[in-house]
Amino acid sequence: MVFKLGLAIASRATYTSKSLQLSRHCSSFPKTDNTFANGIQNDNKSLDFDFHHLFLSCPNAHFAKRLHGLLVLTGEAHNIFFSTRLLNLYSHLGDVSSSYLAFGQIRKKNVFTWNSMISGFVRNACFVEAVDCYYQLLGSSGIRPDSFTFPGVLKACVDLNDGRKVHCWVFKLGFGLDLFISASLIHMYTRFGLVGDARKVFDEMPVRDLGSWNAMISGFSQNGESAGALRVFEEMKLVGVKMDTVTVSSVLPIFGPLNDHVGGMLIHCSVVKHGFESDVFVSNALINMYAKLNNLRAARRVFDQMMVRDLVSWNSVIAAYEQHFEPHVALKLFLKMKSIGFQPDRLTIISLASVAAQCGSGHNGRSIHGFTIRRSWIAEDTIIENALVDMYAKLGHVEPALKVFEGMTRKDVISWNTLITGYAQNGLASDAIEVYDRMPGFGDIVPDQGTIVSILPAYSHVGALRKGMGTHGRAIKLGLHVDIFVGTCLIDLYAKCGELVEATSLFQEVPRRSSVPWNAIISGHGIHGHGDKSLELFKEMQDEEVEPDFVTFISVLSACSHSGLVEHGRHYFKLMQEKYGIKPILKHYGCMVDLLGRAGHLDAAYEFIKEMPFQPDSSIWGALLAACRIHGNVELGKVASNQLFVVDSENVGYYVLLSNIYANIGKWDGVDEVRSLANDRGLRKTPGWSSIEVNNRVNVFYTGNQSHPLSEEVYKELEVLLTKMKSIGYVPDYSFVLQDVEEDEKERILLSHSERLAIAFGIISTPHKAAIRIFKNLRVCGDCHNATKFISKIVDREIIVRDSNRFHHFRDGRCSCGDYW
DNA sequence: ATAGGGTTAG
Repeated sequence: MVFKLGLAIASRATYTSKSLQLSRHCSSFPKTDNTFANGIQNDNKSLDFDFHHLFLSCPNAHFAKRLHGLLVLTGEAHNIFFSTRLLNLYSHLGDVSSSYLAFGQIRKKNVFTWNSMISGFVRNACFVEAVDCYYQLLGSSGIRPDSFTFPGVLKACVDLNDGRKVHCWVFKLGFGLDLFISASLIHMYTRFGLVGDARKVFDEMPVRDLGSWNAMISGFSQNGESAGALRVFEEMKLVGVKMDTVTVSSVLPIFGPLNDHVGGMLIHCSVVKHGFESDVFVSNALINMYAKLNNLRAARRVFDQMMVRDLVSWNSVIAAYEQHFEPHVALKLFLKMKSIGFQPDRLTIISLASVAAQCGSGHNGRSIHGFTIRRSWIAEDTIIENALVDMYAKLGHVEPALKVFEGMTRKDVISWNTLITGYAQNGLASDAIEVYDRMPGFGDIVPDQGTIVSILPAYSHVGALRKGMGTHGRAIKLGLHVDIFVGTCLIDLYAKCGELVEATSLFQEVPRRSSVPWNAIISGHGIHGHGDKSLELFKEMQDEEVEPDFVTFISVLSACSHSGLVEHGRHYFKLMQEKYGIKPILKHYGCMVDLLGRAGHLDAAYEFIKEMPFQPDSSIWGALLAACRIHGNVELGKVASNQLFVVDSENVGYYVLLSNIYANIGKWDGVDEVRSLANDRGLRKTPGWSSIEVNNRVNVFYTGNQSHPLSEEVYKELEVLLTKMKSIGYVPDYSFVLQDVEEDEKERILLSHSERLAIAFGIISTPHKAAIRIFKNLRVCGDCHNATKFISKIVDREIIVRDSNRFHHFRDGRCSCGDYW
């Protein structure tokens, strides 16, 4: 029975890829091995072979070699008919070199031979060789290419010049009207992005068959011209050409980019109507379409209903889950895929790299890297290497990311963007800036939207307003400033550098139908302590019917917490769930704990943590601990730190906070205890630093550091200021000094806090009355905050301090935060 | 004996 099936496939004749595909899917293939072997065995005695039959049932390259031997043995090797079939057989079985060897042995080649060789090369993706073969054919006397030659050659053209030359020959030999060739020409031109030339070929066709329509549709869709593809598709339906599975799999990819749910589903309906679901290409395209339309369930349903799945099906469904941040489902599917015998390919690996990053699994990440090395995909596949750089960066492993990047032979814009983003997202803004400055900016590597949105947050992070403005100019030159993401990053930059007015005016210019720019401007006002303005903007957003997302509520809630708007915060936390159906994530809870804690509702904050639906992490307990520091609650502070020393025992910040609480009430044994705890764990305090941009140069000051060229003058200035400050009522608050030392010493310690060094430097190195902008990596110290108020009055300057939390705008002896932060 | 147009990505 099975045997008959094998023969039936074979007897429908010819080694078209379709029949081979079918026979590969036929799990009973080994039986036909026997057919072949028996055929040889039986006929060997009489030396009378049915070569026809043997060709048709030859199962693999090994038997092809035996067949080859038999041909030689029986003197049939020079039969052009058989030898051409032999080279064809080899190429179908994936053995191009044997195919080419057989080709070389044929002394008198005819067009069939040449055509077979060319298409054999193409089938095995040896495009350069195929084109070469075509040129040899042109050069051999007495033989002309025929209509069968061109489709293969056109597919092989990796160079546009070759493509155009072949097109000329097509004209010269009078094949301009051949349908197969026309479709191939259309395909060739669209491969080089020349949709116009393709369209010209298409328009000049007096008759069009389905193949040329399909070529035109896919030509548009693959060049990102979804609307164009849709137009051709509609046109085709209008003239009454019936679509087939190829049409369907060519149009399906456009509905994702067009965000056209209805259109996509309509096609899905006709797929069902025509029974196209059984086509693997069609189902795969459906999975991808639904994934891009964010309809993960529909994508999964298509996948589950498939009878036959191929590697693309698995890759598609894995990528779908990966892109919807369900790495564990993706991983499970991958294991399943492997267990039924599918080997991962490059696309699987690209998804898996992201899956590993999302799981935070460094172990998986390294195995993926190892796998690509074993397959020698590394150093030759830019996309995979970019994926690896991205993976390592997201895992927080910056050094391996850099190593992969440096080892790349072909870096493109995305490689650079990925590395810049990688540094920026790991808090290494200055490294990000360094990489950006190193970026060539010519050739193929021209900064694009991705570059701008990766570097701007780095500038925002260190408050490098001047450099950021330079990039703003570059974005305008590149015409990228109209882009909504670039615009949003610029809003964020100006807001984070204290230029709220500039940020607001940019916001007015940016298209605001999406929540993205709104989120930026809301949080911008929030960090400046203008909570009321943030809420006003949120109302405006609702009035304009812009759908808020989870980021919007992080902005809103943190704005509430910066301004002490407790009741508003509670209200919006509820609203977000009840009206907008947004499930709060850890960050929202963090904002709420911060909000309640800072406002002094410490017990409420603690209750809130206890009622959280998931495990609180260090950010939650950290918020509670910080609140305990402000309100001097030792008991709860200890509870919070005990949790913190478990979940994030490596972070010194929390040890410092707790010892701060003890120092505040003069409990020096507590301070000592915490310090020795930190010492035992080998932890050292994160050095605090502050920076100030003067004359387009960033000056960095570390606490107590005297290495700055002007540090002597800086300390002199601070001494002068201190006397003046004291005369108008400044009293140092020694509770911010963690060392149990004499008061003189404490005063000196406070004086050498990095923010004060930076401010004093600003005073002596910028023009009279110019505003001073300081950036501090940690939170500003309470005594420095108080001192800065006095300084702003004495020197009559605006002093803007941005710390890791928010802005402090000092003017005339007051701070914009109203001492609430 | 030889031929076209199809799905997935950083």
